[in-house]
Amino acid sequence: MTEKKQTTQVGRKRDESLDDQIIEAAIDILAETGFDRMTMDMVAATAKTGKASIYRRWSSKSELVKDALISMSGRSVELKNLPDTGTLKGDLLAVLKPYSAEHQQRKSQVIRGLGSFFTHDEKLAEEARAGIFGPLNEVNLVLMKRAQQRGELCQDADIELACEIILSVISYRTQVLFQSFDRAYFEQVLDRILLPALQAP
Amino acid sequence: MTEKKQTTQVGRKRDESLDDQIIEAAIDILAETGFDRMTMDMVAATAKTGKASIYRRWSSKSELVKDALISMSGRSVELKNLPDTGTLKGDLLAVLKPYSAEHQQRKSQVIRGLGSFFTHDEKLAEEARAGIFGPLNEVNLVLMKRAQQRGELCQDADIELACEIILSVISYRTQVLFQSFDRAYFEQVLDRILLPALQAP
DNA sequence: AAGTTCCGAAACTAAATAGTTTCGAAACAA
DNA sequence: TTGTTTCGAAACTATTTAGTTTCGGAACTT
Repeated sequence: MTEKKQTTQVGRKRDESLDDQIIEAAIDILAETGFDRMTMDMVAATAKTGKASIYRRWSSKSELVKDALISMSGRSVELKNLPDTGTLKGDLLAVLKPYSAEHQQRKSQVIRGLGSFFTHDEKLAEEARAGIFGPLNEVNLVLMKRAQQRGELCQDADIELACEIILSVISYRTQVLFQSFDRAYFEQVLDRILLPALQAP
Repeated sequence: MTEKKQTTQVGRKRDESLDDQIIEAAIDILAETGFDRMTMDMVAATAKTGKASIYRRWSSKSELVKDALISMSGRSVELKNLPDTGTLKGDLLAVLKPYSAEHQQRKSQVIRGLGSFFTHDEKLAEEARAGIFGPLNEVNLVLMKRAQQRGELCQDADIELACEIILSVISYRTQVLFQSFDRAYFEQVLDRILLPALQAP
């Protein structure tokens, strides 16, 4: 990673597009079968390659999954071009909106099937967690701060905690209750709990 | 289960206390190593018995773990003798209080290490989930309804959702962030988010 | 005493799969 | 052309462990 190939390498060049094919395959398998039942043979078959080519790129199943999760999550949130609907609720909902229902569904499926991944390697798990929830949390924080500045929220509202609660309910719905985190539920959380709390005197 | 031994059985009697020893051992192993790394040999060794005696009682590792989880969780909450401190916050905190810090810590450890258990068998997972969170949710609901009736909360407060959020933050803190769900954090959630929301006009 | 069931220890079976190695073919540089 | 690296496929190694079976002995009923 740190050292670029300074001496032009001899031999056949590595097919960079294969990286994406493997990542894509890994996400598909994760969504369909979950982490525990995902085998490297499945990934290789889906990516139409061999296991050797996977292990040439990633040192272990966990490393591959970590990168797959980060790749998947990075696509979901744009830190540029934040929505600006005029209301915090509108902004928060708009963050989820532009991504297709299938995409959201697939992402939920993947997170739900993560199973033991989080307990395999604490360091990897932390990186993955940051990759999955980090960008979304970042965006939510920015949106809330903006709302606070324009007076929509109380000045001393605990917006960090509110953001953590959003991640909590997403995680609980998808990983524990095995229910989808859909717009209706998010609206309920906002209308009945978070917004009243953040606007309270 | 449904049929009691009507004809007095001949032969050596099954040692009922061994059931508890095995459950206890399973909880210990779960707390120390998590579900994935827990082996039946470990459980047998810790319970000072043999695997045969375990499989005579439970048909699989998952069934044993399910019962262990339910047993562990059932001990934490008393549906009788609910606290009555006069305030909802006091009541909610009091539910967690009487159990020793080590007990709470151990319980958090177990839940944190559950890993792939939830994805092994959907039906078992649902039973376990209900066993773990059900009693606590029940108690929280009762406490909130009581508070609502005495006018401490708004009449149309969404207390079911509030209870679900409590479970969400417990789950997220312990399973995803790997942080303890301690009194200070719970107080923050109550003071800054839940209570203001439930008391809002 | 006889027959039955449980006990715990140990050996065993069976299956799954992460990770490695091998191989012939293809791509590329010099 | 020569040497190097990647490619995909397949065989292979090594490990782990859930679940079964066996066995000598103890506890219990009749």
